[in-house]
Amino acid sequence: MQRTNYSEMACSIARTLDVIGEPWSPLILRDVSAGFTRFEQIQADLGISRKVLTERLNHLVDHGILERRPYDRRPRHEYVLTAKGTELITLLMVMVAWGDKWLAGEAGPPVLYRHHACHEISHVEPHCSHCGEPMRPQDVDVLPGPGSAVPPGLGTAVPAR
Amino acid sequence: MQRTNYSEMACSIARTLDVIGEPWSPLILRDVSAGFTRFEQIQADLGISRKVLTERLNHLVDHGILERRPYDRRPRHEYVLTAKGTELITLLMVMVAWGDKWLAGEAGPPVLYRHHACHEISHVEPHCSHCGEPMRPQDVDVLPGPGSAVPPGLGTAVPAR
DNA sequence: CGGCAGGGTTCCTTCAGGGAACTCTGGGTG
DNA sequence: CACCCAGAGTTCCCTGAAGGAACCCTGCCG
Repeated sequence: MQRTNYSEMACSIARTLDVIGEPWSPLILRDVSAGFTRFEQIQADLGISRKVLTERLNHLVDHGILERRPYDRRPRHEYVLTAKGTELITLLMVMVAWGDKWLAGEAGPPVLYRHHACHEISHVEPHCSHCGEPMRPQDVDVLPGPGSAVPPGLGTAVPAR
Repeated sequence: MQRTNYSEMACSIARTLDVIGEPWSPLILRDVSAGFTRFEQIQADLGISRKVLTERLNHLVDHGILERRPYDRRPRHEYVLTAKGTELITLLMVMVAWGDKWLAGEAGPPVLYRHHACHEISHVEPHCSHCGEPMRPQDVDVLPGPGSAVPPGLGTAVPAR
């Protein structure tokens, strides 16, 4: 695809996409977090080409999202989420919440989450890490941060995120 | 790319990826939400090919994420987020939180969010829509839902999400 | 009426994804 | 010991999507 690589952009969205933005990567993470941890399992479940699966798994291991772990004396491994990878699953849960709301249609959500704390079926909602109140896009001001590419004193609104 | 289209999967992650999973789409949404609402602005900011930008914008309009709105009697439009699209920005905010934590490095986050409710610089955190407590991946059980592809009575854990 | 700017379209080239066949490793079976 | 097998890749060819540059179309403006 000769795809542009986003990693040079001063933008956390672009950087995150560099890690999991390639086709299939989020679905691979979904499978691993659902307990499909081996090459053959993931390949059969997704119907992805073996070549691409190899590439994606290596990429995710290189970026510290997955860990390759042998489970036999033969060259057999399974892939497990690291702490960094587990936190990415949150992103998938947000995608689920949005997809359930806007795309599920008549049939309803394909899966449900039951929250351990309250034992209720629910979904994730973004809250403020400081005060705990809801924090939607319209609830925030966006300001340039220390890692912004804009030299201090120049510019106002920045597209970087 | 002859990319497999995910929309047939009974999975809200796959369906969401069908809408914004293509390369550049999240960055286009970022730009629109940051106030870069016109073709030329987005094209200049991202350095994306005009052809691909046209395709992506049409796709996002078709899926009800963006609305094309004329701003002149000449054929000039700008793109604005719909309600459906605005809720997707939440996804970007979660990507920012993850990218800031794991990828920003020495320089620190490129942008900061100030929450209107508490006026503090903070970031989003997933909470339970029911009880309001934190809801991380390890805080939930995943159960098949009504839209699951698995017929009732069969199967246990489902990879669908 | 010629220029111009926004917003696309067209065309060509290159490289990534799909898919199938092949390989490599080391245990199990007769 | 020879053969088979399963998991996990690797190789190869084909197609189609991304990059990039050039071209086009519309309607205001001097």
